[in-house]
Amino acid sequence: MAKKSKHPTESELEILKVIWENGPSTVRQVNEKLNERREVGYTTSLKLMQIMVEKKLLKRNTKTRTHVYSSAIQKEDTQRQLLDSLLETAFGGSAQSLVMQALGNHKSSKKELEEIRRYIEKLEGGA
Amino acid sequence: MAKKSKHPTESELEILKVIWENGPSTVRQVNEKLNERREVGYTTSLKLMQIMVEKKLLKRNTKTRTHVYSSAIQKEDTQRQLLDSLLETAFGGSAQSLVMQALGNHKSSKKELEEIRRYIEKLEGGA
DNA sequence: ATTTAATTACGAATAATTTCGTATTAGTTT
DNA sequence: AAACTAATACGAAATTATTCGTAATTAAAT
Repeated sequence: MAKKSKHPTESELEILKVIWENGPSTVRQVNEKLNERREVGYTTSLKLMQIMVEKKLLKRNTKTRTHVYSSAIQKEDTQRQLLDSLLETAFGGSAQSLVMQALGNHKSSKKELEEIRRYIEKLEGGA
Repeated sequence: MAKKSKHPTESELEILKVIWENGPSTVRQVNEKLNERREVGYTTSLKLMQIMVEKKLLKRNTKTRTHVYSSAIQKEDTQRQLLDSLLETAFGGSAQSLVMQALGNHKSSKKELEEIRRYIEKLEGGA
C-alpha cells in the first residue's frame, strides 16, 4: 500500500524544481539558482536540502567532499499529486473546469492548442 | 496597483470551499461540514473564520446574535490564482503539460471531453 | 605545517499556521 | 431573576516551516 506522503512545501518545491531542471546539483548550485529569484542564505538552502534527504525527497551522494543532491521523486508524480490536490481542494474534483480555466487564462499558442485537441481526440476515440 | 495577496492556507481553503458550496453560513454549519472529513474543534473553526475576516477572505454579518459568514472573494479568482501558482511552481509555466496531465489522470466522460474539445476549437478559431 | 577557504553539521531563533481552553456575553428556559 | 445554553472574544499553546549563526571538518594554498 502507498505511504501517506504529504506534499513538498513551497520551499522544497523551489529546490526540487531547480534539480529537475538542472539535474543533480550541489548546495551552492541550488542556492545560486534560488538567489536569482530571491535572497536566501547558503545555510538555509543547505538545511532545507538536508531535511529533504531525511524526508526522502532528495538523495545525496557523499562520496565527494562536496555532496551532490539529486531528486528522489519523479517530477511527473509530484505534478500529478499537486494537481490532484488542487483539483480536489479548489475545483471540487471537476477536471473540466480546471482545464478550461487553465486554457482560458493563459493564451496558448495555436500549436499547443492543436496538440491538446489531438490528445483529446485520442482520448475520445480510445474511451 | 494590485495588492500582494498571498494565497489562502489549506485550512482557509477548506472553509472557503464549504461556503462556496453552501452559501453564507454560521460557524456551526461550517464546523459540522468540516467534521464530516476530519475532527476539528468548534473554537478552532471560529478562530480561523475570525482571522479570515481580518484578512478579508470572509465577510460577516453581526446583526444577528449568531454571526453569518460569507465569502469575500470570488471562487473563480481564487481558482485562477492557485492554478497560476501551480502552473508556475510545478509545471514550469506550461499550460499544455498541466492540461494534458489533468486530462490523462482523471477519466473524464465523453461529454466532458467533447465540451473541452469544442472550447479549444473556439479558442483556435478566435486566436 | 599553518593558514585560508569552502563545506557540512547542528541547534536554535523566528515566523506562520493550526489548535483549543477559558472567559465573557447574550439569549432561553424554568 | 436564576440557571442554563450557545455563541463570540481572546490569549496562548502546539505544530510546522523557514531562516540563519556558529562550530566542526576537510581540502587547498602558501
